[in-house]
Amino acid sequence: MSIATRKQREKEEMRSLILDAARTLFLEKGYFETSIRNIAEKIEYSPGTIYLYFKEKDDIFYALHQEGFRKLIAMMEPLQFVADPFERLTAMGRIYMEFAKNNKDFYDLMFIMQAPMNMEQDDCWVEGDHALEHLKQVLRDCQAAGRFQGKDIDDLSFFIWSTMHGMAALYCRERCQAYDDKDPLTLIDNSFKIFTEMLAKF
Amino acid sequence: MSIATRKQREKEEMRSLILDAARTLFLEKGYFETSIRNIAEKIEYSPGTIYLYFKEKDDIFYALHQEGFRKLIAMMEPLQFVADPFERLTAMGRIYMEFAKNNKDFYDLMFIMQAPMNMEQDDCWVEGDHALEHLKQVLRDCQAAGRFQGKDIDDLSFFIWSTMHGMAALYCRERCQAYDDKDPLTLIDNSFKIFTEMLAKF
DNA sequence: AAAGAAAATGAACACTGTTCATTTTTCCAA
DNA sequence: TTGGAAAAATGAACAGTGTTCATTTTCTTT
Repeated sequence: MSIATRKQREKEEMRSLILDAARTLFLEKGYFETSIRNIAEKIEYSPGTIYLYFKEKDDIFYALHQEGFRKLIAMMEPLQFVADPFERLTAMGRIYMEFAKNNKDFYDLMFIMQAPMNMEQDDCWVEGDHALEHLKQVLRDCQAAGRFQGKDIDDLSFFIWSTMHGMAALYCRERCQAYDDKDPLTLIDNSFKIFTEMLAKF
Repeated sequence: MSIATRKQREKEEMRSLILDAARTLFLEKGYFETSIRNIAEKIEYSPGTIYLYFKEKDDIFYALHQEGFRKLIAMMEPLQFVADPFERLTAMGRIYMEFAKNNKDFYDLMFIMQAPMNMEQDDCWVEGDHALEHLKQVLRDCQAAGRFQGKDIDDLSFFIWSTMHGMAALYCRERCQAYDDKDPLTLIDNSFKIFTEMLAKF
C-alpha cells in the first residue's frame, strides 16, 4: 500500500481516537462540561492537535450526531420484515423508545441539545430527514391499508413523532421525577401502550 | 417606614433588577451564552455585586424557572370556568401550547434545559408539581364523567403531557425544520387537532 | 545525510464563574 | 456634626474555557 493511503488511514484513526474520547466524555459529563483540554488529555495529545482534525468543538458534536442517527437507522432495519403497516408503525415506535432509553445521551445530542449554528444550513440533517421519511412512508402504507383516512402525512407524522419525543425528552431531562415514586421506564411503557391502543381505535 | 423595611425593599429591587437583566439576556442569547459579567454590565454594577444577591448563576436560573411556572399557572386560571371536564382538558392543552409558542425560552428553561444539580432535592419543583396535579385532577374529572375508563391517572397524564411537551420541545429546539416548507405553528395546531380528535374518540 | 513537508506542540488571547481583600457608602449614637 | 461601625459595592485574582499560531518535532523524499 502506498504511503498516501497509510497517511489517509492514520488520519482517520486519529479522528476516531478523538471521537471515541469525546463520546465517552460527552456521555459521561455532558457536552458543555467537557473541554477540548479534557479530550486532549484523555488521548494524550496536546489541545492544539484536535484542531488539526476538527475545525471546532461543534464539529465533534456534529460527527457524533451523525453517528447516533446511523445507529438509530440501523436499529430500524428489521422493520422491513414486518408485513402489516400498522404493526410496522408500532414496532417503529417501540424501537425509537428503546433507542432513547438505552442511549439517553445520544438521544439528547440528536434531538434535544441546542444544535450548533453551523448545522442549520449544511447537509447535517440528511440522516434525520432519512429517518423522518421512513416514518412518513410507514404512515402512507397505513393509509393505503385504510387507516388514518384523510389525515395529512406531515401533520400525522409530526403528531406521532411529538408523542414519542415527548416521552423521551421528559425522560432524558429528568422531568419524570415529577412522578416521584413511579419508575420512569414503566411510565414510558404504559404511556406507549395507551398511545398504540388509541392509534388502533383511530 | 423604618429603615430596615426600606433596606429590605431595596434588596428586593436589586434582585428584580438583576433578574430583569438576566431574563432579557437569557431569552436573547441563551443561558450558557450569557455571562455574569454580561448581566453586571447591563445593570451597570460590578460582577461581584451579583453574588451578594444570588449564591451562584444557577440560582438566577432557578428564580426565572419559578417565575415561568407562576406565569403558566396564572394562564390556567380561566379553566375553572369551563364546566365540561373534557373541554377543560382540551382547553388546558391549548393554553399549554400557547404558553410554549409565546414564551419559547421560558418553556425551554422550565422543561428542556438541564436543570442545575442543586435543584434536584430542594423545593424547586413545587410549582411544577402544582401544575401536574392540576392536569391529573382534570383527568380524574374526565373519568368521573365516564371517559378514559380503567386508565391509571399517572400513566394517562404522562402520556398527554408527553404529547404536548413533544410538540413544544421540537418547536423550541428547531427540529420542525425537518418539515422545511411547513410553518411550525400550523404544524403544531394541526397536530393538536388530531390529538384532541383522537382523545375524543378514545 | 539534507531538505522539505507534515504533524504536534504549548504558550498566548480573550473569555468564563466565583471569591475576597479592599474601598466606598450608609447609618446611627455621641 | 462628627466618628466609627456596619453594609454594600468593587475589581483584581484564580482556575478554568475555546481557539490560534509561531515554533519544534517527526516523517518522507531526494
